[in-house]
Formats: sequence, C-alpha cells, structure tokens
Amino acid sequence: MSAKGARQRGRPKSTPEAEPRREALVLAAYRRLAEAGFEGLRTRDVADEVGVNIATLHYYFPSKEALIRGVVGHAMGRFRTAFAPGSRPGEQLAAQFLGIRRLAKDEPELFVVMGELALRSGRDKAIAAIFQETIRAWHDILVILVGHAQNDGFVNKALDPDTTASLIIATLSGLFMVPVADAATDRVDKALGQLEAFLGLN
Amino acid sequence: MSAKGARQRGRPKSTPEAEPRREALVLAAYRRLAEAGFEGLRTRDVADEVGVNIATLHYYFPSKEALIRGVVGHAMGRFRTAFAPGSRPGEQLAAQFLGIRRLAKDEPELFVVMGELALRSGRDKAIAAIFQETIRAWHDILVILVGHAQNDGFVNKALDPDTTASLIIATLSGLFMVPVADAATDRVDKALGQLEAFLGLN
Amino acid sequence: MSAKGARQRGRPKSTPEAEPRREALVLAAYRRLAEAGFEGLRTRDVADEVGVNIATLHYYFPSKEALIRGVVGHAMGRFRTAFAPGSRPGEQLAAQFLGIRRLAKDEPELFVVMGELALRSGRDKAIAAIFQETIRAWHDILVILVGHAQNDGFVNKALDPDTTASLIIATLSGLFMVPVADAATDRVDKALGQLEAFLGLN
Amino acid sequence: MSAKGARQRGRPKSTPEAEPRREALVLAAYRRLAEAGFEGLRTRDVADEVGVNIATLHYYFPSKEALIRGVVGHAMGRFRTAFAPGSRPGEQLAAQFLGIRRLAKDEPELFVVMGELALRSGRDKAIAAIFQETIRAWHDILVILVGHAQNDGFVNKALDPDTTASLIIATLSGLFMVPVADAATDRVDKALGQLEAFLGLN
DNA sequence: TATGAATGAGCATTCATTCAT
DNA sequence: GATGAATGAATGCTCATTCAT
Repeated sequence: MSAKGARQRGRPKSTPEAEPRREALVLAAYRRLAEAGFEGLRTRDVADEVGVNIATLHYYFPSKEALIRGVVGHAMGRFRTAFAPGSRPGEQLAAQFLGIRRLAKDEPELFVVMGELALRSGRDKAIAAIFQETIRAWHDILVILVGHAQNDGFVNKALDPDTTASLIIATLSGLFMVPVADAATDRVDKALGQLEAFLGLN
Repeated sequence: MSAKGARQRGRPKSTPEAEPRREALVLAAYRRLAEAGFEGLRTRDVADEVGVNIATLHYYFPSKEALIRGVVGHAMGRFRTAFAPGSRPGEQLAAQFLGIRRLAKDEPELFVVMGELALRSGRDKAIAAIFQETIRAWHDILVILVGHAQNDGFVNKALDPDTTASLIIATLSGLFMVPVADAATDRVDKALGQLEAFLGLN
Repeated sequence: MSAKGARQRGRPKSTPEAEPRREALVLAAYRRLAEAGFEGLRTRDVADEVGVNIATLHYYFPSKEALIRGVVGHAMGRFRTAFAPGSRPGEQLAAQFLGIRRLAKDEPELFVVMGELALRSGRDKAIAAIFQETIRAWHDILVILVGHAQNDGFVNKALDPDTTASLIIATLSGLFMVPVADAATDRVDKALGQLEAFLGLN
Repeated sequence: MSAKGARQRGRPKSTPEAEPRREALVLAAYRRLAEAGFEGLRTRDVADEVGVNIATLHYYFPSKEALIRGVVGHAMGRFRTAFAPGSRPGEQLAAQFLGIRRLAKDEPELFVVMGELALRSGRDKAIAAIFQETIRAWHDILVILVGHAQNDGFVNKALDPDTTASLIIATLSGLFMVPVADAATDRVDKALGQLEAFLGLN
C-alpha cells in the first residue's frame, strides 16, 4: 500500500480528535491571526508558538493557505457553537443574544478573526463561500427561533422572520466584529437591550 | 527662498487643494487598500498606480505608516460626508440612513477601507483614536437627530437617544462594513426598513 | 545472528540478483536523473517512485551521494553492454556502431544520464574516475576491433588504431550524448555513414 | 512618461555596451554555471561574486530563469565567435577547426556551459530552441566552407556538404562538450587530425 | 522634485537527513 | 526492515527604505 500517490504528507483523522500537533498549529495560527491580522501573520511565528521547526509546520500543512483553511474551519466551528448550543428545540431567541454576548466576552479573539475572514472574503472566493454558509446557517436558525418566539407570544407576529433575522445578524455583527464601532461595553449592552425591546423580548 | 522652499519636508496645506501628487498617492493607496487589504498593500503598487518612482513616494511620505495615516484621513473625511451632509439643522434621521446607503452604493470601497481600519485599530492606537473620534462624532449627530425626530413626533419619546444612536451605528456597521454578514441586497434593504420601522420612521 | 543479521548496513550481493528494493531504488533514481537531471533529482521523488518512505531509501543508501554512486554503476553497466556484447572475438567494428545506435534508440535515457555524469565528472573525482575507466575500456576494445578490421582488409592499414578509436568515441559521444548537437535522426544516420565510409566500412 | 507599465525594473540597452552591472551578473552566473553546473547554481553565489546584494540581482533580473536566459545569450554569443570569425568569405575550413580548438583552450568553461545547456535543452524548450538555432547557424556555415574547400580542391568533391557538416559538428561536440569522453589532450589533437585527414585537409 | 540603483531583513517553501518506534 | 515525524540549513524572491544625482 503506502502513500504512493505523490508526496502527500500528514492527513489522517479529519475529526478534531487526535492529530495534536496539527491542532496545535491551527490554534497557534488562529491566535496569531487574532493578534496580528492577515497582515502580520507569519508561519515562523506560528511554528515558534507551538515550539516546532518551520519545516514541521510544512509537514502538516503544505502551504500557508492550507494552514489558513485550517484556521477558517476552526473559527467557523467555534462561532457555530454560539448560535447552535445543542440545538435544543425550545431554545429561546434571547438565549441566542446571550450566547453571542458570552462568546464575545470569553473569546474576543474569535470576533477579530471573524472580522479578518469577512474582509478577506472579498478577495478569496473559498473563504467567502465558507463564511456565507455559516451566516446562512445562523440565519436559518434565527428564522426558526423568531417563529417560535412569535408562536409563544414573545415577539410581534407582524414581524417578518426572515427580515428580523437579517437585522439581528447585522446588529450583532456590527457590535462584535467591528468592535471599534461603539466601544464602551455598557453601550453594547444598551444597544442590545434596545434591539431586544424592539423585538418584544426583555 | 520662498516660503515654500523654506519648509523642509514639512507638509503644507492640509486641505485637499494643492499638493496634487500627495493627494494622488493617498488616493492610490486608498484604492489599493480597498482592493488588497493591509495584507497586500505594497508601496510600489501605489507608486506605480500614480506613475511615479517608489522613491518619489518616499519623498512625500517618509514611511509606509505615514502614507497610511494619509489614507486614514481621507477615508474618515469621506465617511463624515455621509452623516454630516452640510450640517443642516433640520436634517431628518431618515436622511442619515439614506446617506449611508447611497455612500455604500456609490463608494463601496470606502466601507472595505473602514473595515480594514476598524480591524487595524486593535493593533494601532493612533488609528483607533482617529476611528473612535469619527464614530463619536457620528454618534453625537445621531443623538441630536433622534432628539429632533422625537420632538417632531416621528420617533417614540420613550427611546433613549444615546442608546438608539448606538444601535443605529451597530446595525449600519454590520450591514456595510461586514458585507459578507448577510449579502443579498434586498435583505440589506429589508433589515434597514425594519430598523426604521422600529424607530417609528417609514 | 545469521550471516545476514551480522552485517550491519553493509551492502551484500553486488550482483543484480537479490536486494530487489535496492535495485528498484537505483533504477528509479536512474530514471529520475534522466528525466530531471542532477538539477531536479530529489530523493523523495525516487522514494515515491518506488513506493517507499524516504527513510527507507536512507536505510539502503546512507546518503544521496551513495544513491548516485549506485546509479553510476548501473549506467556504466548498461553502457558497457553496447560495446562488449559478449566479447565475441570475431566481432566486427561495424557491429559496434550498430550496438551504440540500437542502444540510443532503445534506451535514450542512458545517454542523457551519461551526459549528466560526464558533466559531473568535472566536479566529482569519483565519478570522473569511473567514467574514464569505462571510456578506457571502450577505447581498448575499439583499438582491437580496428586492428582486426585492418587485418581483415576492411580498414585502411595506414590508420593509427589508437587515434581512430578516439575519433570514433568522440563522434559517437557527440551524436548521442549531446543530442541537441544536430537533432534530425537522418542526419545522425548520414553522419555515422560518412564516418564508416571514411574508415572504409560500408 | 515614466515606467508606468507595472513594476518592470532594469531593461535598457539590450546591446552589450553599457549596463555594466547587468553584464557582470551574467558573467558571474556564467562562471558559476561552469563551475557548479545548474545543480549548484545559486543566485546568492552569483550576487556574492559580483559583490552585490541578492536583491540587486533581482533588480536586474526578475527571476533566476531570466538570469539564466542572460547566460544562454552570452554563451551562444561567445560560441558563435569561434565559427563566424568575421564571416570572411575566403575562410578556410581548417580555420574552423583551429577556432574551436583555440576557444576550447582559452575558454574551457564555455564548453562546460554549452554542455549544461545541451542537457537542459531536453527539459527546457526555450533553451532548446536557442541552442538548435546556434547549431543550425554553425551547420550552415560549415556547409558553405565545405563547398568552398571542395571548389578549391582541398576536399573530396564526392562528399555531401550537409552530411560532412553534421559529422564535423558531432565530432567537435563530442571532443569538447563531453571532455571526459577521451581526456588526454594529445588524443584530442590526433582525433582532430584524423578527421581533417579524412576530409582531405592538412 | 524626481529617480535609478541598491540593500537589510525577512518570507514561504524545500530538501537531505535523522531517529524513535 | 520500514516508517512517521521532525529539523537545520538553505533557496529564490519580496519589500520598505535609502541615497547620490
């Protein structure tokens, strides 16, 4: 047997288990991306952070782009945990807001990375596709939650679920992915509260 | 020994008039930043786009950072035109939405650049200060406009102007600076319409 | 503790039988050398072509140089088959020409490899020694064949066998090892025919 | 005016005059190629030999390949001087042999480089085209010289000029481009003498 | 003002080699 | 015997910056 098919190193378990070094490299790259942006992302820094030789990084990832793809996957995975916390059916719309807020507090780097990826989407079709798919999934869940909330009498039934979902995504994106937009933490809280009030939640 | 010959490398007129080469370089850098991001921004490309030697660029801007500062100034100036269109007192709140929307349609690169600058703010205190000052100015104007709208009976007087302004900024930032957030144009329209409806406008 | 287990990394049977993996590696390296030249010869490509790990290659050959020595031996062996086809005594000089011509048609890579080795001889004394020994052997055989041909009345007895052998070697080397020298096949045939004519053969 | 057309550095006078640094780099690369072969040719070594920074080399030659093209041009130019020494009409065929011989003695590196290029021709169509064009030119001149020699009664009129030219090229290529073929200098002399004798010269 | 020439530091990637298993 | 993992030392190339003219 053996990997005869041309020089293809490292590639086993695609699942998050095992492949510790691979995972470590992705995590280090994720951290570096959050700290320095794509501008400033150096493969050597990533390797150094993990404590391995730069050649070792290339043993696991044939190119910087491949490493970045790994980071994209990791970031999207983390982000999805916030809006799909177990997929519990009776999930409240308000819980979504809380989930994103909590994530923004616990893992602020995630939103920096999401911002970097959003900007890169304009120049990288592959990232754009993945990013939009994630947003679509979020949108779909929000539509369902808005519907439930309307049925339960929490949200005004006159609101269009689809449009409402878009508004929620836009506002949360603005608050967390463009943190500079309106820095003060209490303003973020108040703005979110106001949005919830508009929706009928509180 | 004219007054002009006396100043050594000091920047003259800060106003858009005169210093055409300087302006051209900033504009080219602005375009390149929108197209390639900070990752991908090359001083040589900027010089090439203007049709001058790279050394000429350094004659006007001692460093890349200095050029970037020029771009920041230009971008902020463009952005301010949208929310302060002449500072007309009777300005309607709805006109603000329209202004931003029109700007996003006419100069989409501006929002890409603003996104880049927002992300860089996390690593560059100077940019962060300028960016936040611009947002503050926008916020102040929105607060006034919300107040006027409340006095004119267009907006619910129970709303807190400060909080409302923050919500508006967050939503618009999310819609235009993270364009990938929810791509479809009609969704942007609907989301904006919904926000206006919440505010009592329409 | 068999005799085989005793020898530590020492090469066994130098004969083509046995040691199949070793042979396979040399053959693969030989092919790669013909295709990509020394400039382009990668141990990993060789290992891949055989379907073994790069470490396995180093188990059989401690270094790239060792592998190359194996290739040199193989190439020289192949080349000698052309000018010593059984060492039959009554061998005709013309048969030599035919042998080289046939080899060039059946195994063109061999001449590419010989060319690579000839050039490397200028920088590698070990290869130079082996290469020259092979040429010397060829020269010796040609001298004998020219002598036989003269005795048999085919070749002008005034010709110096030693000089004639050198001329033959030079011409054949030029035709086959520097294939670009005068590409067209029929030109090769005609040039060879002319040389044979000069020698008195036909 | 100015070089607006995208980042294209150095390119003036295509003629050998002026552009001293450019010339120096080509010469250094030519020497390194003769000494180390394509295997072993390092742009850093070339830059070092000229005493300039590696970036300076890339200022004149955008890529290693571009530098190599420069070397190819230089080598072909040198080589052509041997077989077209002024294109004097009454040029003797024997003078050609002498010219090549002298060149091989004065500039042995040239033949090493020609050998390297000949081998690379098999993998590089661009080099193959240039190489063959040079050989064709040489062939054409030889055909003419053989014709003249025949008219002057020096060479047997029964010989086909075209075939004779091919034979001459093959023999000289074998003698000088595959120097290992039959090393000893006096053997080269004797072999050449024999070829001349066959042609009727001496 | 403007530029051609030059460079230091760096960057992603490659490659032969090693070693524990 | 064989391999996956790892690495030191390059290697071609880039980029912001400098400087004499």
